[in-house]
Amino acid sequence: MGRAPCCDKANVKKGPWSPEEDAKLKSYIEQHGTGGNWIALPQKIGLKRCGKSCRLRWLNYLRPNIKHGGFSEEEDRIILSLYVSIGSRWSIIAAQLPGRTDNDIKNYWNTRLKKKLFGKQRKMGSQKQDSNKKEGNQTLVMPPSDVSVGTYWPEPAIPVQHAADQNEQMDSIKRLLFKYGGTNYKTNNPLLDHVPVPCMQSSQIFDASPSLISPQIELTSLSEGVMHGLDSYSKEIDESFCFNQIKLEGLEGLLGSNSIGLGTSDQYMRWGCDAMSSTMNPASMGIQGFDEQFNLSGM
DNA sequence: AAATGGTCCAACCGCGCACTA
DNA sequence: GTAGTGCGCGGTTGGACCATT
Repeated sequence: MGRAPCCDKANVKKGPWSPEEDAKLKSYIEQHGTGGNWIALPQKIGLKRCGKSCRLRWLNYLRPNIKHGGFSEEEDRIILSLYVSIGSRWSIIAAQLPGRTDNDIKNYWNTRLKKKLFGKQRKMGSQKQDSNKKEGNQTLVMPPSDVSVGTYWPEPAIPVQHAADQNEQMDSIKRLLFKYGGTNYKTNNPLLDHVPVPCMQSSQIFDASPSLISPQIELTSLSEGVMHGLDSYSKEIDESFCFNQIKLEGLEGLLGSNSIGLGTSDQYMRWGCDAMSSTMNPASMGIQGFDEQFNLSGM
């Protein structure tokens, strides 16, 4: 026995929305609201669409003040900072960008931002190399001629962290996840089980506090360290930034010697948290260094 | 001009969570 | 306590469009 379908698949229209359908949906919601029930909405309006499809259409395109395309550098930075910190939590990232939808940001990241940022840093010998050279104003860092395929360059930059900075950064991560992660933020970030964050209901989390991302956030060589130190760098950046044990392997070079402990779970957790604090905190990423590292200003 | 390959994005799908009876 | 239901999310896909050969 499987899950009951949300609608009668045989009697719903799929594919692109027509202007008439858009008009119907928009007009109805503007007058009556969603009524708290998306599943019932299409029947009320007389649309042969799945309720989920209606919801998606409204949220992504018909809702007032939606922006499409034309991402600014500031928006790029926010997306990057949050992605580094929390991963592919697009809805959370979208919440920091007024007028942007999670779908929009997700598409932007997958199709453009990721390539722009990491195309230039792929290891030598990859097929992407040629196409990366076409990426206009990106600066390619060429390795020494004797670097073998599979070797990364330049040498990993090891961020120097002071204890106070680490505490500050850890607090920042906690605040971020606490505010946006909800009760299930740990699902995607097993390392964070170790982080003592109080449990709250979602309704409490989305308070009226200002944007998480300050234009004045400070930068270190965090992103550089993460980028160059990753063992699995030939894979997509998603894997590089994910927070599970396997994917974190290879980051050792980024951390102080006393932070590395992959032998036991305790050590591992400590290692993971240190890794988080020293390399994955948006608050530790400054605009200037970030720009230099990723050549964002020329994007 | 046609064929081919790559890019982009709107939309769909399936799953997990929250809520409710 | 639990089964049913709707919502929201992230991942994936299909196809239109564009660039290159």
